[in-house]
Amino acid sequence: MRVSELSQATGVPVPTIKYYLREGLLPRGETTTSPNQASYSDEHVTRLRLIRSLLDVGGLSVATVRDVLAAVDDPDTSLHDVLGRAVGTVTATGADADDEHHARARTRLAGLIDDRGWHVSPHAPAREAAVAALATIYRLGLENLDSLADVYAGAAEQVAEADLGSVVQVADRDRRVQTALVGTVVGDALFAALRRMAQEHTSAKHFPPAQDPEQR
Amino acid sequence: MRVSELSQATGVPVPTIKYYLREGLLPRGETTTSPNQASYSDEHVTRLRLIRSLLDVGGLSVATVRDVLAAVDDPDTSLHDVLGRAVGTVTATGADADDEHHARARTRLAGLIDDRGWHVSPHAPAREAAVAALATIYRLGLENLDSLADVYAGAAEQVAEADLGSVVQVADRDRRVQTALVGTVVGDALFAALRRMAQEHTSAKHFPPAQDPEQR
DNA sequence: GGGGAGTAGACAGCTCCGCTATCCGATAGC
DNA sequence: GCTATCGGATAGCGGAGCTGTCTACTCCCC
Repeated sequence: MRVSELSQATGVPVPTIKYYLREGLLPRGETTTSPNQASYSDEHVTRLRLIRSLLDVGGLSVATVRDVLAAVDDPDTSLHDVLGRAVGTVTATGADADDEHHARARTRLAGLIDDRGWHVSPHAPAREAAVAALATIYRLGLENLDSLADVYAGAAEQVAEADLGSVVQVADRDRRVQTALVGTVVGDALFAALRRMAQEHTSAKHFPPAQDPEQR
Repeated sequence: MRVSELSQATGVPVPTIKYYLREGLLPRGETTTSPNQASYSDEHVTRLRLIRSLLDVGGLSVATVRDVLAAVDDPDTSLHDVLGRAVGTVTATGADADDEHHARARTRLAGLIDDRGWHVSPHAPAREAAVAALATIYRLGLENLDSLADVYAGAAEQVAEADLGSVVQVADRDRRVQTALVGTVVGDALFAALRRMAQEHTSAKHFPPAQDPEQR
């Protein structure tokens, strides 16, 4: 399969494919016969689709996708590390992370993790992300959102159990990692959308719309 | 309060504040005495902090923040519409949304909503977002992730109930809208982080780490 | 075996986004 | 008056994510 066929099979323009090759998201095709005649396999098609999913639906950056996929390709990398890199995008604020609100958020999260009996690495990037979110709530003075964290944690636990259940079904290592990756990244988007719909439903249930005014 | 004090109170550089004024994220200060001597109030401080939260933690674009805040300021806009605009960021793919996978995803989502008894507007942007996420799963052939949607929907329902509970506590209209907005946008980030931690915990529970090899 | 289409690879350029820097005339406070 | 600062406008900058162009080569069809 040549690059134009790869393009046609995935809908990704040829120059973009070349760009991904350059950036190391997509491995080079096998250049068997001559140095300017590479051939691509079905794995390239799969990989390219995965890349577009992570970029478009998952909202990851090209650099993050590169790192995540490098981790996927390395058989020594644990599944947990792969996901850690995937979440690294949103995090990495780093700056001014040392005011009173952060301190409070850190304490709150530690208590929450303790209550739940969770075992979470102290260096997990998700910790910083959660602290940043909580600190934002405190900084804006929205105290009554604080209690939501407990509900979220319970729901997150259910979701995570289901996630793991789906992942362990998969025997093949590469496919399992891919399942976990997509489940996590695309799952975020799916859950957020479902949450929005559930909010609309719940809101309508408690405040019955008179006759759906269709105002805007 | 002049612009330099506003800057000092929020940590946002003066040129950036001017940029937000230009873009209409932040209302102009009152220009009482002379045309080049505006004064800013505490509301500007609050607003500016909100803007930074939506940009940094929520990951919204400047244009989206502008639209969302315009909706917040318009007393005729329903809370539901404000949130609809907030989610509009991730959505808006629009292109090539008509293959077999999308059709299947649409059917699946309709069934899920029906099973749950949800009442969701047919034009809700969250619908398209959810369809896009499901279609991605199908396109990648990760069939065993399909069943997760039901678990997610259940968890989303719990989260949404709690969200609404927090929002209805707030009496003041403006503050209530702001609570809902931040709760939704920052809540997405918080939930995602908690989910990641719960995944780590669940994974460790089912596959006890030998002695925490600390490999990478 | 000649010719046109296609290819790998390199490199420059383009558009958009989120700021940032500079300038201007006016004003505030001393 | 004098200087620092202000509001407002305009231009520029740096990174991200492609896109376009060029060159040397090779494939396939005639």
